[in-house]
Amino acid sequence: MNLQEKKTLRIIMFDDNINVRESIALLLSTTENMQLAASFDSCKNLISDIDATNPDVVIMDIDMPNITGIEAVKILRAKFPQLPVLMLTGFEDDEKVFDSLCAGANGYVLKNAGMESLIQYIDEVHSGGAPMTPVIARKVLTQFTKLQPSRMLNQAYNLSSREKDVLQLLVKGRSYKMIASDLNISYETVHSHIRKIYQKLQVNSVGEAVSKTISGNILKVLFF
Amino acid sequence: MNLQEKKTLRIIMFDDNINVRESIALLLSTTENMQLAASFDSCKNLISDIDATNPDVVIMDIDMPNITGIEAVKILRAKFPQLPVLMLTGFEDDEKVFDSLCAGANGYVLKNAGMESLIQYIDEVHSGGAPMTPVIARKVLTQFTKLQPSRMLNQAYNLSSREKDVLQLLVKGRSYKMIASDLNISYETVHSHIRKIYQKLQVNSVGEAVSKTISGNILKVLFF
DNA sequence: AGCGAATTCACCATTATTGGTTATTGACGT
DNA sequence: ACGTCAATAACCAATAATGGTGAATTCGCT
Repeated sequence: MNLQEKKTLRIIMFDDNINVRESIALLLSTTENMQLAASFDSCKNLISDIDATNPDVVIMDIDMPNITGIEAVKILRAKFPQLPVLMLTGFEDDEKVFDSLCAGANGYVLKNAGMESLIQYIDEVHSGGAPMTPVIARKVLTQFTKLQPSRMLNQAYNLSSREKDVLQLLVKGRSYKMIASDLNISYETVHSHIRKIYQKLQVNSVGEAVSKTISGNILKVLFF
Repeated sequence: MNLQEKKTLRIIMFDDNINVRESIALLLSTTENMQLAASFDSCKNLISDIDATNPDVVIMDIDMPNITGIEAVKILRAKFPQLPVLMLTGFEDDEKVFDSLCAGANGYVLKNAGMESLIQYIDEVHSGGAPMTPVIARKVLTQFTKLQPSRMLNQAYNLSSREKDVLQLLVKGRSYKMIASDLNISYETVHSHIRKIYQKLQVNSVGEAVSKTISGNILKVLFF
């Protein structure tokens, strides 16, 4: 590790557990370049707390009374899109972790993972990373891959290759006319293909077709 | 060998490295309920090899000459949608692992993770799980969360809460009429909202709107 | 040789979507 | 109190999408 002249990171924490707050406070007080700007036992005044302290990183307990950490992340994402949030979770709950990922949290750390590594996670999340303990990563990904079955829907629908071409363009938001010109076929041929596609997918509008296709194609969609 | 409580799992392996093939062969020969039905150093005859051996699980090296493991998974997915594929990767390459996830592989194991655990992974993948070593999980997830920035597009578009309601239904494939009845507002109000949405998103059709929304909302879409 | 499926194209009628304009109401902030 | 804006709603006109039917061509499979 190199000696660095970095700006001191201002950190703010929300956790209803006094012990957690104290142990992290202690940890941060002995850490260079980091400073616990404030800590709170609830997210009641979330926005004003953030406004008042202007932190660089937020540490957020995932499970709190009244406003949960997940709700809090959603609120933060709306107001402060750039502010990194590190989720702290005391138990291994797949769904909650997945939910907070979806809410827009940046990192996920198990409380029992050892507080030493927390410093590193804070650094990572501040520099734009998505740190998480391996156990958490595994859990999120398990949730993620559970969706795999639906991924194969469009094979199951037995679309012909031309029908796939058309559907792909439809999903990209092209009109019949545009598809016709993209594929160098007539408008009526596009119409014909789409009729067939709708029949196979059991839908009857662009919106439904796109929606159904995407749920079977999430992963590919990630690449556009 | 056939009269056991559990059926013996027939396993087929593709790996260009002779040492890997031999060590896995050895491992499986000493494992009850598992049997290496065949192993090959390339995927040249992938389909016919599978047809000939009728395996329960495929172990596939991610990096092979000619046809890569990723290509092979795609081919398998088209022909044998239900056949579990466990990817074996000798190095930590984020993109390749992510690609094979997208291609439809079911599990991901680092070669150096220790061959003992391979047995467990084979079992898991065969019973419908998505096993992966923590390091792999972390890497996939890192790739995954890199996409986060685009997730916030629709905040950037500054949609009102009602507009978001409408857009969400549009994305689900609902028609103007359905949206009107879902939200208990008139058809013309829906029309009004959609006009505004299109203006804000800079699009002019359902397809485009859905497409643009999804690239900014991939994670939420996971829930339909 | 013939069947079926994919791909191509066309015509017709109905319904949906889109864009323009206008207007009322209530909420929020200065 | 005034202006802004979200949410609601309506009317009109043009364009797009949908569904039904039919049909020619090509290609693979039997």
